[in-house]
Amino acid sequence: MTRGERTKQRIIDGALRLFAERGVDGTSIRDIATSAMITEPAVYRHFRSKEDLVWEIFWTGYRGLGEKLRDIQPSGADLQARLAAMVGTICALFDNDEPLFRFLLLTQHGQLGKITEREKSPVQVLHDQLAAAIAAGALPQQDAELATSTVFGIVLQAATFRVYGRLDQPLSHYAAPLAAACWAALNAPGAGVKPANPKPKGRK
Amino acid sequence: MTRGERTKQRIIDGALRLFAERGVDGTSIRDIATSAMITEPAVYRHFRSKEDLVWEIFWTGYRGLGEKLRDIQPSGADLQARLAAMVGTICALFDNDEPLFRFLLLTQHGQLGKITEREKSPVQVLHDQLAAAIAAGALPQQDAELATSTVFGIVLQAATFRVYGRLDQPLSHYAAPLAAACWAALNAPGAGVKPANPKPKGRK
Amino acid sequence: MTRGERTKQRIIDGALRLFAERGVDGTSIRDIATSAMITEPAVYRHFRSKEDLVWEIFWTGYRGLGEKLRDIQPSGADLQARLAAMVGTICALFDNDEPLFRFLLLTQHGQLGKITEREKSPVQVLHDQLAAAIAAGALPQQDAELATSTVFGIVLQAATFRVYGRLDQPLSHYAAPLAAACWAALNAPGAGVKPANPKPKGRK
Amino acid sequence: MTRGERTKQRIIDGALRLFAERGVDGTSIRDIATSAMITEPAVYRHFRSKEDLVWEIFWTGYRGLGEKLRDIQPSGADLQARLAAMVGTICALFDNDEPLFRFLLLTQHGQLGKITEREKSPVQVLHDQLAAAIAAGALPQQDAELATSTVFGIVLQAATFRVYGRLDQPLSHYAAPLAAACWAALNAPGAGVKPANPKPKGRK
DNA sequence: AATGAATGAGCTTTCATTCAT
DNA sequence: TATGAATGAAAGCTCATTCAT
Repeated sequence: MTRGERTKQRIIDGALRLFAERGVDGTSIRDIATSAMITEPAVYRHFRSKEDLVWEIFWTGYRGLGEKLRDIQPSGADLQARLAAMVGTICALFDNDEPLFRFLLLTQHGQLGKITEREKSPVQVLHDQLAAAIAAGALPQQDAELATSTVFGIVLQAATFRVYGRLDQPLSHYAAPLAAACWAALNAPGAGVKPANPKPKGRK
Repeated sequence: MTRGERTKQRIIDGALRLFAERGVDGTSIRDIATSAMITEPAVYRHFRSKEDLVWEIFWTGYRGLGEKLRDIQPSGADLQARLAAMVGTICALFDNDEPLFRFLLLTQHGQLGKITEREKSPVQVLHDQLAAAIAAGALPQQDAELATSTVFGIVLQAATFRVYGRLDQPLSHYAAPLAAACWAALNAPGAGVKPANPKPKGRK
Repeated sequence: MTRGERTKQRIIDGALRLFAERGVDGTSIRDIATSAMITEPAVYRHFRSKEDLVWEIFWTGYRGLGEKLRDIQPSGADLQARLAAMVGTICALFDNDEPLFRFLLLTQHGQLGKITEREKSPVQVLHDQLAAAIAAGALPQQDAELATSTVFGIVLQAATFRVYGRLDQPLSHYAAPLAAACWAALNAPGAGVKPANPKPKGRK
Repeated sequence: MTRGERTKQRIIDGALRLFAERGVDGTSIRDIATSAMITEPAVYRHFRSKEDLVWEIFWTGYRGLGEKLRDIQPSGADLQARLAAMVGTICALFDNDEPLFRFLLLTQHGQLGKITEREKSPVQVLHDQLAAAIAAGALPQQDAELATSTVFGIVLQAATFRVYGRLDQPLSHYAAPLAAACWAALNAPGAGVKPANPKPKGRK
C-alpha cells in the first residue's frame, strides 16, 4: 500500500465516520481533511470534488454489499436458509462497520438516484432472488417488489432502532428472529396485491 | 385565520416541500422565504431560528401522527384489526401529504434525538400497544421493541420504495398486504430473542 | 440617492480604480469590498456575481461613451469638425476618469465578445459615421472598418502612452494634433485596400 | 536541441496559446503544464516562478521584435520605405504567430513597467528613428513620442480589430494602406503640439 | 529530469442571522 | 408586519509553490 493509498483510506474512513455523525451536508471538506490529518487541498488530490468523494465511497460499499449478497449460496440451497444468511450478512455489516452501514443504507442522500448499474445493488440482488422464488412457486404469489421491500424494511428498521438506542444488543444478536419475521412475512396469507391497473404488477 | 397565520402556513408548506426535495441542510432560509413569497427576515417573525422551524414542523407532525395512531380503536378491539387500521393510517398520510411523510419518517435529520415527550411519538404508541398485547398473551412472547421495529420497517420501507419508484401505486393500494405481512411477522414462530444479558430486554 | 445606491456607487468607483491598477483578474471581491468600506457578502447584495459586476460596469460605461459620440453634431456638420469633437470627447473622458477609460478601452478582458447590442458601442458609432462619409464621397474610397480602426488606434495608443508615462500632459492637450493625424490618415492617398476575396471588402 | 530545450519550448508555446485565450491571470501553472504534457513541478525545472516565466517569454519576444525593427534598412534608406517595412514586419508577426503577438502587444499585463533596457524595445526603436527624422527635417516638427504612438496605434488597433473579427483578412493584407495611413498621419499639417510647460517635450 | 503528494493562502460564493427603517 | 442592507462565519475549490523520491 503506497502512501497515497494510505491517505485515501484515511480520508474514506474519516468521511464515513463524520457522515454517520453529522450527515453528508453537515460534513465539510475541512472536517474530512482534519480527520485524515491532512489539509483541505490534499483531499482534492484523491477526489475530484466532494460529490465525487461521496459517490465513490457510496458506490464502492453499496456494490460491495450487493456482491456479498449475490455470493451467498449461489442458489441451489434452500431459500429460507439463504434468506437467513442474507439477513445475517447485513447484520454483520452493521456490527463490523456501523458508519459504512449507516451511510449506505440509512441516510437519505441523493446517491440512489445516480445508480446506473442497477443490477449490482443489494436491493436488486434480493429482488431477483425473491422474484425467481415466486415464479418457481417456492413462495406464494405476490408482488416481488413489495416482498423485497418487506425484507429490507424489517432489517433496516432494526438497525435504525439500534442506532437510536431502542435496541441495545449488537444487531447480529437479533439476526435469527429477524430472519424468522422475514420468512413469515413472505409466506403470509393475504400478501398478494390486487393489481390496480390493466398491467398487473405481479407478473410484469 | 389571520394574515400572520396564513403566512406561517405558507412557510411550513414550502419548507416541507423543499425538505423533501433537497433535505433540510440543502434548503436555505432564502429558499424557504422565496417559496412563501416573503423576504428572509420575515421568516424570523414566525420562527426564532432555522433549528426552531425544523423542530416545530417536525414535532407538530410527528406528535400529530402519534395521536392519530393512539386514537385508533382506543384499545379493546381486535388487535389484528387495530394493526391494519394503523398501517392504513400511515399509508394514507403518505398519499395525502408525501412531503410531510418523508420529512417525518424517512429523512434522517437529528430530530428524533431531541424528543423529550417520548410517549407521544408514533413509535412509542405502537410499542406500548404491542408490549401490552405480548404481556396479555395476544401475541407470542418476543421483544416488543423488535416487534415495533418490524411493523414500522415493513411500512416505511414500502414508502421508501414508492419514493424511489420501485412501487408505482399509491401506498394505500398496498395497505392490506402490508398489514398481512406485519401480522404474520409478529406471529412468526421463532420471533423470540434469547436475552443476551442478565437484564432481559422484554421487561425493562 | 438612497443608501443602497450610494453603496453601489462606492463599489463601482472602487472596482474601477482597482481594475485599472491590477486588472480584473488581479482584483478580488474582498479588495472591492474593502475599497467600498463594506464586507464581501454585501457586494453580492448589489451584483449577482463578479462576472455580473464586471459586465455591468463595462457595458454602462461603454454604451455611455457610444451615446456621447452619437450625440456629437447629429450629422449635418462638417465631418472634420465632427471627428475632432469625437477625439476631444474621448480625450476628455481619459482626463476626467482615467480608471473608467482604462477599463473600457485599454484593458483586454472578455467583455467585448459579450456585446449583443453592437450598434450602441462607440466603435460601431464611429464606424457608421465613417461608412456614411465614404459612401457619400466625403472621404476617399476605403475599407470603413480599417478607417475606424485607424482613428481609434491613434487616440487609444496615445492614451496608452500617457498611462505608461511616455506622454506627460493631459490627453486633451494632444487632442488637436491627434485629430489632425486622424484626418490625414483618413485622406491618405493609397488608403484603399485591394479586396482579396470575391466579396470585395469596401462595398459590403 | 536537447530534450530539456524541447520541453521548454513546449511550455512556451503552450503558455502563449493559453495567454492569448484566457490571459495571464486566467492561466494556471497546471494549465501550462498540461498543455506541455508534463506535471506542474516540471515547469519549475525551467522557470523559477510564474512571474519569471511570463517575463522571460515577454522580454525574449519583445526584444526580438525590437531587434528585427532595428535591422530594417539600418538607416540611410528612404524613411517612407523603412516605415512601410516596419509596418509589414509587425503585420507579418501577427500572421505568423498570433498568440505571441497578442501577448506582446495587445494584452495589458504589467510587463512594460519592468523593462530596464528600454532601448531594445520596439517602441523605443521606432521612436529613435522618428525623432532622428524629425530632427533631420525629414518629417515636420512634432512630438516624437506622439508620432511613435500614432504609428503603433494604427497598426495595433488593426490587429485588435482582426482579433475581434472586425477585419477578416490576414493582417498583411492591410499592410500597404496601414503604412500609407501612418505616413499621412506623420506628415499631417497641424501635427505639432504646442508645448504646455517650460520644458518643451521635443527636446528633452 | 520528472513525479506524486502535500501545503498555505486565497478565491468566489452562500449561509443564518441582525438591525435600522 | 415586513423590508433593504449588512455581517461574521464558513463553504467548496484553485492557486503557486515545495519536497521527498
